[in-house]
Amino acid sequence: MKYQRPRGTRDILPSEIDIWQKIEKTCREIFELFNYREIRPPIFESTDLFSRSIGKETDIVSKEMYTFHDRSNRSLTLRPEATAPVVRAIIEDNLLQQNQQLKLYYQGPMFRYERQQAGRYRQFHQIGVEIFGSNNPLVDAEIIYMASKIFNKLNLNDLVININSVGDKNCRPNYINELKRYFEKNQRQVCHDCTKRLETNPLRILDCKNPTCQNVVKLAPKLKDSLCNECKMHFNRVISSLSKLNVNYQINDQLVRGLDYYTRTTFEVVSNQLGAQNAVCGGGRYDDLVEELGGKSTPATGFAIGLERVVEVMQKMSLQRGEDQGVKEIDLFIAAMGEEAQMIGFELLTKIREKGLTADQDYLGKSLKAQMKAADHLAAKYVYIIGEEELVKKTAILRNMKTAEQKEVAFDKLSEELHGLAN
RNA sequence: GCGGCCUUGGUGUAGAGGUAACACAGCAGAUUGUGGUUCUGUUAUCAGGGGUUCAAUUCCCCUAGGUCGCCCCA
Repeated sequence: MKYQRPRGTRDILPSEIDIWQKIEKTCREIFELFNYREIRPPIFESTDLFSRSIGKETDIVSKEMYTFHDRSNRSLTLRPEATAPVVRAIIEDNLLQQNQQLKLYYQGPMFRYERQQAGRYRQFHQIGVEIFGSNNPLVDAEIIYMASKIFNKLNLNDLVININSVGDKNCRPNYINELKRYFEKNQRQVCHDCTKRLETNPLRILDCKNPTCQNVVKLAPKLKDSLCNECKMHFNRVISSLSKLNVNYQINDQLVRGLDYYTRTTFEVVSNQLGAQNAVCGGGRYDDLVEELGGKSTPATGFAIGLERVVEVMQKMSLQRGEDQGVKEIDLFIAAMGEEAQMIGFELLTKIREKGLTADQDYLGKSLKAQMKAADHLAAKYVYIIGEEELVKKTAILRNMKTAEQKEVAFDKLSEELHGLAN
């Protein structure tokens, strides 16, 4: 094969597009209910934007970015996530007025240069929200509630919401120091990766999957014990609000996310239907990012849903329920024999479509038998058969494909007749 | 960036060191103007390159791709 899709990319095929559109539609509907408006930043941005916001030492920035130079030698990067572009946009386009809250959502492809595996692609799609301007814990609760609402509406009920607080710029540095001291004492017992993490991102040691590291982590100082009072209060308000809304969640004090900009609340929705890459949604609060990128100090929070993974869970669920992916049925198929008949069919089709009925015909010049077969595969409700005799009479045969009844219907009566039958 | 497994027609699968089997789909016909059943015919040189061999698609190596993990993340 001469051309292949680039590694880590996928073609989303017509056979699976229904499920994609259903998810997208559900998300949009719910976002609009909560008064979020869509924003569409570009697919690539200046490289600095990502390295400043996500963090130079993170995996995303240090080894996963699609970075290139354009013809004027600007360093650009295909967005690995959309929060930084959205923040850039609200600053640049002045969307944030004083003392206002701003609610946005976005949707589209993201790019990370990673080795592909189940649920992980180099081009993948996210749909997400960001809300700016408020540090109220109710905001955190609102977006988490909104995420759970989306998954409920999609009938995905075996998901678990993990939630944690990673502190803020006041209390987190103290904790990190404490953690560093602890792990330096126990360095020999942690894995190679964790020794490196001690320098780059000590928090990540907390959710290392290596069992020996886990043993060391068990006795490590707890993040929640070193949160400052404000952070503690904030977190408690978030979870009590969620409880009030009957959202099921699990506090996971080892949940640390890989992007540097998170403060206080972080959360992740995971599915047990997936392989190692089991997070279908992740997000949290990022109160310092807007200022860091040059805007006024503005608290913010948001999440992103990974569409490929949601699609995968939904496909698995519908298989388990024994649903078939279903052919889309059409109202009418015109089987025409000969060029002249085909032309008549062509004209009739436009009238029928104007009535809002789905209709099609064969352009390959197949035999009648083959056209009937095609109609059958398209699950056509009716077939209108136009041959040479019919051309003279200006009347052709309308066949009901379910009952096999057929009757003569004049060309100029066809759309009325069908319209009547459809209702 | 690291590791395991895999790569045969449109799809899903067999197979053996000596030049490929089955199912489904597709197309054509049996039924020269009618579908969903049945029957018949037809559709590949086994990812690409190199090596071993009288001979490889089957053995070895490399490359590409797939897949599942590690890391990390949606």
